[in-house]
Amino acid sequence: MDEFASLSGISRPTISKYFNDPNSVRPSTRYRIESALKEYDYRPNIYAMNQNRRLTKNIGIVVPYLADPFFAEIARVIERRCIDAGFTPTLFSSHGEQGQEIAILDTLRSLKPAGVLLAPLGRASDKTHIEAFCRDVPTILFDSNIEGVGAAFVGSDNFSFVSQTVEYLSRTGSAPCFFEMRDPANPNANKRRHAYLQMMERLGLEPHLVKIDGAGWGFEEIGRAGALAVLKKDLLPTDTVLCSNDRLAIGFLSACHELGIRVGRGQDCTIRLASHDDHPYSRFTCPSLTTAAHDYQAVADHSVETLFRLIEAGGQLEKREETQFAARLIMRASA
Amino acid sequence: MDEFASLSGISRPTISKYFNDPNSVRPSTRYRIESALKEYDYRPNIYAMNQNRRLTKNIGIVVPYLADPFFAEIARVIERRCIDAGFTPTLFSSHGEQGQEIAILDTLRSLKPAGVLLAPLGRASDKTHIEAFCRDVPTILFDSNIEGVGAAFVGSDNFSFVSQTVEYLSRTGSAPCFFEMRDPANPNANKRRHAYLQMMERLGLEPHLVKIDGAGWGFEEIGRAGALAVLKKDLLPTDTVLCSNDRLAIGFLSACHELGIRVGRGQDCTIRLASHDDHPYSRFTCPSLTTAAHDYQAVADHSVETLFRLIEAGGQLEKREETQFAARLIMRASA
DNA sequence: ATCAAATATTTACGCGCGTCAAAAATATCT
DNA sequence: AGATATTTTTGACGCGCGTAAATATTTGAT
Repeated sequence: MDEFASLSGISRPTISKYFNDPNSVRPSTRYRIESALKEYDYRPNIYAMNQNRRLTKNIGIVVPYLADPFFAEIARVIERRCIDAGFTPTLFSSHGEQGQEIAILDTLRSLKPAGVLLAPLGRASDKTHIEAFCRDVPTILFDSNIEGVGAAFVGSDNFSFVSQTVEYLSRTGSAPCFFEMRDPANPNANKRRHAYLQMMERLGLEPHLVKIDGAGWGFEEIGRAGALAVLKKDLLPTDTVLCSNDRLAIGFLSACHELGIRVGRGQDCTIRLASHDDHPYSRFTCPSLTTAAHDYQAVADHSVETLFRLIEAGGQLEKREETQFAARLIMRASA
Repeated sequence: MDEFASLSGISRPTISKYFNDPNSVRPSTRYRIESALKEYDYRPNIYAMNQNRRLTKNIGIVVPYLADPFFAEIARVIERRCIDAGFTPTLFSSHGEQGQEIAILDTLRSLKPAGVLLAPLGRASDKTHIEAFCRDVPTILFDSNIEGVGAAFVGSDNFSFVSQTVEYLSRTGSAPCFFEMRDPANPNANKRRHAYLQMMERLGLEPHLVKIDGAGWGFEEIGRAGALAVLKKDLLPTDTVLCSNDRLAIGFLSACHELGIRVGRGQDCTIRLASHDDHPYSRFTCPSLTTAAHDYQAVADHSVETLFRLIEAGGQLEKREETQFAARLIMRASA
């Protein structure tokens, strides 16, 4: 940097200031630095930069399972927003394992990030560990909430998802049963079950929960195996099924096809199937999936904006914020 | 570290050596350090650590499109292997954009990684830029090759994919046409087309290429739109279709369902469909997809092992290596 | 007990940059 | 033009650690 300073005819502290924030120097100075930059292609040593800065420009993004296109997609949007704001995002996936999530938070701690956007594993998370982490590092939770942990939570309003699908299915045909995992790892799943029960009661309809076995993040296979078991024994209480999420529904459709059961709202169909999330593949299933869509963009935008506010406020918000965005019903062929 | 050294009763250079490689100190010393570590939970400043080390313990993993579960999955396996070997992997996705890929390589350069595992965008890549990067940073290319660039390439043998599917389809029914994008972004796609033509010639069969329009990484939608166009105009030259990759096939299946065309090898089916990659979702499509599977684990393992060799050899291999793993035919319901 | 080899300690320097205070230069306004 | 506010320069210190050379200690085998 010393060398580049002499070459560009500007003092080193000013160069340093420029790299800290290009807008903090006079436009004419900035121009001189940037033209010199092109000529000599100097780049500061990030390790030396971050050593003394108490706040780096790093932002950690943690998702529970990156092989799920839903998280891949939301991570992409968030990443872009961070870059545009001049930060350096780093993406981590817990791969569905508590050990990984803990290891990531430990790594993140020593990266001294300006802030972290964390989508926790859910039930599998080590709450105590996450809580301790959030006390030390400005953190926004997204997708999956942990009560009272982190400076804010941004996600989707599960009641909005379920109320729309239940209402639609009931109005246009018969009322749905609710198809879900027996022990869902994700807190959203529990909220969706409650929302289903609440909605059915409100509509004066009898609720039916169909709980299937299985653990882990291979939801499609769990849904397929569960559906096969239920369908073979003819245990489905209704001809309309509402899956807790699209990945289960994808497995359900697979099972139906295997058994020669037609799904959809046509006259030759015996089952109507709907679901939640608007998974990137849900429009390519056969039949395409009627579902309630997350407002991806809104969740991503608001998460990032809240984090920036948090960072500017010095890592502390007045009080913990919770924001939940409504779903949008997407009618396709399956129901 | 000074403080921790006094507290643990061990000199600072020895502590430093321990963190550099825990096995480089005597077992008794290591034990004393690690018990002190638990008591005082000191953690070294990674920025200060990496500043003077000529070789960091970082490894960069770059994939072209993380929302594609294929890359998400292979990235997961590679990540794990790196962690187990004591490295700190960082995952990047180019998100299908040349600008992103260049930006990632620039970032990576200043991270001074011990090595990089790079799956290039393919045709959209800035070859000159990647070449320059590979000269400075020990890099292994995987999935998608760029002739002569990087210390080695590890991927799948496209001929092995196509020869098996073509042979199987021809033997068990009629010969397939080849369904692909007109201007594929990925070099593997071109190799697959050549392999198809070669195989058909070898079998004495007439080849048919069905080229569809579309650009970008939304292969499912491209496949769906392309299939709709072809099917509606009844332009399909054969009743057996071989898609260049599974994502196109997923779109093709969607189009068939929309048009009421049954796919599979049953008597009520009018089209047989097969494909390549063994995409994580290909077993859940309706019908499930007959495909040729990558040896994920082998590609991941060999990529990582080659990189470790490269790192230990000081960033230079005797000569550029190219390794391609054979595919495994997976027979499912679609053909 | 003796000695060579392996390992640990002492001492000291430097990496590349952040940051501070005081002085100098420049811009902005009346 | 002068006065004030803003920005830049000068000079200097320290961050937390890697690393090197010389010295001291421990280890393992004779």
